[in-house]
Amino acid sequence: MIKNIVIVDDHQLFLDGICALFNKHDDIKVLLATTNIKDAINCIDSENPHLVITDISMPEMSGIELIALLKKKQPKIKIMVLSMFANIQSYKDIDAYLLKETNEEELIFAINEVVEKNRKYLKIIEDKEENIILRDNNVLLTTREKEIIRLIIKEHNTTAIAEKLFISTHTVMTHRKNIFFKLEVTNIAGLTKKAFQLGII
Amino acid sequence: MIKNIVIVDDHQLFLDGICALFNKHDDIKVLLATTNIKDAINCIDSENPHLVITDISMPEMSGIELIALLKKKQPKIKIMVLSMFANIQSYKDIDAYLLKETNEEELIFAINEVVEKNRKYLKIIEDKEENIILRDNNVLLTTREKEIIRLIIKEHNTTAIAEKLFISTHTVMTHRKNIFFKLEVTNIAGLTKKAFQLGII
DNA sequence: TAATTAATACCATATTTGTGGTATTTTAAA
DNA sequence: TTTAAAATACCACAAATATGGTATTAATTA
Repeated sequence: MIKNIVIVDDHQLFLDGICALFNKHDDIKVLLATTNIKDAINCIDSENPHLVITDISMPEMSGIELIALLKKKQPKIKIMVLSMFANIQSYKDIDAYLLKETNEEELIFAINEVVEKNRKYLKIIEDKEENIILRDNNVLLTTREKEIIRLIIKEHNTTAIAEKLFISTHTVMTHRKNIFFKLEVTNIAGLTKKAFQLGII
Repeated sequence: MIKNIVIVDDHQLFLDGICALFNKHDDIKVLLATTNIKDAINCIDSENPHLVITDISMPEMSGIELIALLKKKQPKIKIMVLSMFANIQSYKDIDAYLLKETNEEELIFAINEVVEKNRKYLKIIEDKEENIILRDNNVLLTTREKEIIRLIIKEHNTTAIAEKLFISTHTVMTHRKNIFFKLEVTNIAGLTKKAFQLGII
């Protein structure tokens, strides 16, 4: 069985590499490997691939949003996430989850598991010390919250953010509280980490 | 001219990909592509490659430390950094600096520039908004400082860190101050970002 | 051995954060 | 159009951070 794959990742070199790698496998056909999410969505719509490989952290659109969108359009499509990080907030729509530390063998194995055998392959390390727990609740921040999170990470404090957005400091604090609750963090260190992992920044 | 290259990166898949990519180029010979820094150092010592490709952020040893070590041992060796981030603290020992968003063409071009033409190829985006400025001063944190930075990023507060390390909160605050000064940040958001970028965490 | 760096400790204080609420208006979706 | 979600604003207060010092004791290196 030939598996048709679309790859979306923000690193061109990663795309080049993974294409070169898949080239060696006759049963895998890369329909498109791109950094452009819109191109990817168009291709997925028209070509109907078996599998989409993507990352969670991407600048334009969060991987989570992309996945939700794709699964909504084509529920049968398989999604593989190749991420830098070992924790995800929502694995609802994800069929395979691998770290970028993975190797060729595991990658090919996971593709077969997901596409041919209709199984899931989720490689997630539950880090007890950091208390990273998987949850099935979608962490979807509002646009305003993302705006604020970006400013926090740019080392702006509450008053600076309030001035920049022409809103009250109280409002900023409220958003902050909501963000903290949604991302399950208790301070800015945790927030910054999560933002990195989710590709918000 | 055949260029002998050693690649060190913490992502196996990246290594696989880049090897597959270099395979197409007859003038490039990958002596070793590994996630293990010690193996890399051994190979570099014995094989004397033209170029070492590495990342700044790696778990075991910081890329900066690795580069400093290599250049000390073999001053003639060329160093290419392939990083996720567009800012570096020290470019003293680095001959080429590319983002992982780069493509095959640029990568090959940069290798030729550095190895054959003895030039530098530093692709650094100076982000004015974030005020990222290149500096030639080595940012080298002490082991204690690194210990503390890791705890801060794990969302520990000053008292918790003091208790964990059996030292006074004052001491923790002093380390904190020194870290902030060295990394040129003003709060934990900046600290966390820098730690990510430098691969401390 | 002299000099330097690393690690430690302490003080003071203004500013900022984090946490606990409540509540209104605007926007978007069902 | 009714309902729900998003964005807004306000209050209070303890806890923690950031910033400005000074200073002593290892440990390491020139």
